[in-house]
Amino acid sequence: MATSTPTKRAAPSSNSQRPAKKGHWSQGLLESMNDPNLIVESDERIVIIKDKYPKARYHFLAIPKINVPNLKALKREQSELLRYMQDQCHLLASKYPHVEFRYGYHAIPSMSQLHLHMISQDFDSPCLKTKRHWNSFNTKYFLDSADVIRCLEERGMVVTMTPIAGEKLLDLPLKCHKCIYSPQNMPKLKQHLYKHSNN
DNA sequence: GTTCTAGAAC
DNA sequence: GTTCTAGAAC
Repeated sequence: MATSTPTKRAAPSSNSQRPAKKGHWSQGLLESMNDPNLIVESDERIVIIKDKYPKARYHFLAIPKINVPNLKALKREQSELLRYMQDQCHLLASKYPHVEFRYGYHAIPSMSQLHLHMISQDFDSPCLKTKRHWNSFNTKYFLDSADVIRCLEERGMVVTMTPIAGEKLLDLPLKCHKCIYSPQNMPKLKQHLYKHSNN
């Protein structure tokens, strides 16, 4: 009995040994930084790319070209770099005069290399699927760029939170960012968001 | 970070 | 029975 092969996850094409760290998913930004299809703006200091899985109609990432793994790695003198990233995002936003954006960092990012999110507040996207997605942009897990810069300048380092505290924020009940509605699940939230949209 | 899907929730 | 989410992925 049980000799047939039940439908299971397809085995990886190459097995036994995990890929080298270079190809690990957490290093994906370093590849996206050099992907001409994703690059929107680029100069000697930073690159701005389209998020590969946008969580709103407009979702960009500003990334420094020098290696900065995360917020913790930042030194006081690099607040100027953060300002530059923010300024360049504001400049890009001026191309979309009727679009509302927020600018900020995830407290505990999954991907290596510092990246500033610039995301439109419609949150209208098929890639927005989970409570984690929502809460990562709509709780204190999303650290406002201006606050991060101020912290770095005043305290000489960026104070974030523990991974445990981050997980708690990601697990909070869903709540609309524009009104008091607390939907029971993601499909209801996504349907509700159309009420705040202009078209 | 995403994909996939078992089993919870409805 | 269908919808939805949470957790594994070697």
